[in-house]
Amino acid sequence: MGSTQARRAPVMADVAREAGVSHQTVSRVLNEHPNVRSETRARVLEAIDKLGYRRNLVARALVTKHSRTLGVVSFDTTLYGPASTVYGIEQAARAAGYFVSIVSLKSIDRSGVRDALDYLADQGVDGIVVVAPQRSAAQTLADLPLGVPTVAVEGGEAGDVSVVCVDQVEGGRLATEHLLSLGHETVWHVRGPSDWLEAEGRVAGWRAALAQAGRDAPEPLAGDWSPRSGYEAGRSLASMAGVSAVFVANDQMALGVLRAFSERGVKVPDQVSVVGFDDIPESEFFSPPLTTIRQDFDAVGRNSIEVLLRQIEGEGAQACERLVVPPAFVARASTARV
Amino acid sequence: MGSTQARRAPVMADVAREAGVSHQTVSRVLNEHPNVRSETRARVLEAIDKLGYRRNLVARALVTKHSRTLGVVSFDTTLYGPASTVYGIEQAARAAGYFVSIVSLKSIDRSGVRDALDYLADQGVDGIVVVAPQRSAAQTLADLPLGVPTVAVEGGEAGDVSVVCVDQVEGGRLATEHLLSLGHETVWHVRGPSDWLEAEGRVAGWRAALAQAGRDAPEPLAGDWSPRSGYEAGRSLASMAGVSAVFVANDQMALGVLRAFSERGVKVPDQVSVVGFDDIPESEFFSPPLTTIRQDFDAVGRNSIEVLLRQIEGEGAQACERLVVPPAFVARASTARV
DNA sequence: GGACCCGTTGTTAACGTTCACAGTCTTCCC
DNA sequence: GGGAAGACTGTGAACGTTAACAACGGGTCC
Repeated sequence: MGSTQARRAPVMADVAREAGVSHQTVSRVLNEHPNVRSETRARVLEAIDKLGYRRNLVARALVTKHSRTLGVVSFDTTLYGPASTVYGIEQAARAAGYFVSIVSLKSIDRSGVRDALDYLADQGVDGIVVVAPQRSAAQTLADLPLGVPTVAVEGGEAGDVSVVCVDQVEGGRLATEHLLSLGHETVWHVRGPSDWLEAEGRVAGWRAALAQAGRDAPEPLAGDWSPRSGYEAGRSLASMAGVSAVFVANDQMALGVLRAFSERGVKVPDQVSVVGFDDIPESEFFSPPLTTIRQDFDAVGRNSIEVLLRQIEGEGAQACERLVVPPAFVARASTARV
Repeated sequence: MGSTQARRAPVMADVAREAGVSHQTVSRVLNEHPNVRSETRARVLEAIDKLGYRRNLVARALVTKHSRTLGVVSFDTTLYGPASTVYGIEQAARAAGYFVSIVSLKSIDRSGVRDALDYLADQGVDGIVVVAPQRSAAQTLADLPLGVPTVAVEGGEAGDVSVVCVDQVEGGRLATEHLLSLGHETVWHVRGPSDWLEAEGRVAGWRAALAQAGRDAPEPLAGDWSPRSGYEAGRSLASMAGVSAVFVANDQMALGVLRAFSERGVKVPDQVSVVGFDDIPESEFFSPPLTTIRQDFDAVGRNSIEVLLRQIEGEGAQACERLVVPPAFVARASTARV
């Protein structure tokens, strides 16, 4: 032993020795402390370079109690919405110098969210973003004694926690008003699963717009966001009389609806107008190209990190914020005047 | 100050005092060391429970030199393929008791990948999965003096690093052979960007199948995976004579192709047969439902974690593995006999 | 009955950083 | 020239865990 042992990675003390200073001075250089003579700084930097030194962030985290890591809890990141949101979060976090540790849940039940949060807290994250579009997740979040700053994305009206979300109600309203403005007597709705806050919001917006126009709201058809459920809803709608306008709660289901209509020979938009929600990249190339409501997932991700960092860096008692991102109407070819 | 200070989180020493043992015994209980009297263990567990103690993983990582965190580098996790792969990776990693820290790149250039790897290495990850479908990324990986176990997903024939991938060539072959078997004279191809290994593989499979059948390969049309690029390729194809079968390198572009054909009044599959690649959830509900090649992203994710963990836990010089996941043919309604 | 082993527990020293404090050496002012 | 302020640097002690080793007690084997 001795001569041929693998050289272990250099530590601060090695740099200090090389540069002829104390380890503390090295630390100061690394942390950009102002009171270091520039000649000393240069010598230290040179030593760092020569030795290929890299600071050990784990040791640093131990003493500072800050890991510069943020946790993200999300549900099925395979879906376009969550995937885009997480993407935006990750970009913003990294730009701010934070790592992102992610937990992707298969199903969101109470204990699943709870476990994920514990798991992340154990890891020592400085803050957590929960993409919690479901009521149950939002509730779990509400009664959380968790000692870590947290923000919820699409988290409903949770009282104790900051929330960033898209104005779903407004989106539902925009879609419905557009259809009414084209002269449709009423608007049918294919909704998302009842546990989802986003689904509820869109339903609410749809109802509000109909009420405002003095129209009756037909019974909404239930879907689960999947193209298949949209397809089934579409088959039902195709067999019903008097359906001339449909607001579908997401673009994937809208695709299913279009497919069902196409099979039954129902022409869109000649016989029925269809509006979707999300504006996924595919929507523009559906047959026909889908009129829809765009959600700015990127902005949601960015904003949630901003809010979270304010909470982390501002420390102490912070009023919990609520930030709402507006949706945008995107006109394409799946809607027409009666 | 003084009396009302926030009680700091309990540490091992607190538990030890409470249970009347040494902190080392607490550590042994936590690490399931066999030589602890069961009565002692019970007392310790009780103390842990009473105090609500949680082990500080940062301190643990400092001394063990293992963070139980894996890094994932990916490109645009907004796309279905990468998103699904990352999802599979995350599930498998968490099941194995590892955290997942993710870096999602906007563009994959050499320095971007390099930076991401450095960034993760700094954080002290135990291993890294690089979802590197692009040639440039794969190359960066090849000449990497990185001291951390690494596996590449879709990483080409990189010599020095383990690779897990779907057999793209076989996929291209399956698609093409299917079309030939329906009696088509030849098969056109809308390919992915030339820097992508997946695109190359599919082209190669397509060429191989045509060659084997003794047919000439027409010039492939270039796309960039987006529906729009497929749409443009579709318009070109629609204006050409003698096109009866098209293999499109992914489902999103296939959607664009279908849209273009539909606009030009070209009937699918009556006049032209179309095969896609990926089997995204939407494909089944395209008009017409898309015949395609399914990639098992989940298996890719799981396998990459398995390979990585073998490398981490097996320690030392390990032959670098190469694991190929077979694609599957999915018959739907976008192809027909001539 | 002594040597030895093994199960169980405790003691002390790392791990690599930052923090708190104590120097030392200028500089500048009266 | 004395003193104080401020710039710069070093020393020692945390942070909370695991690793290494020592110590103790009781059994087994000759």
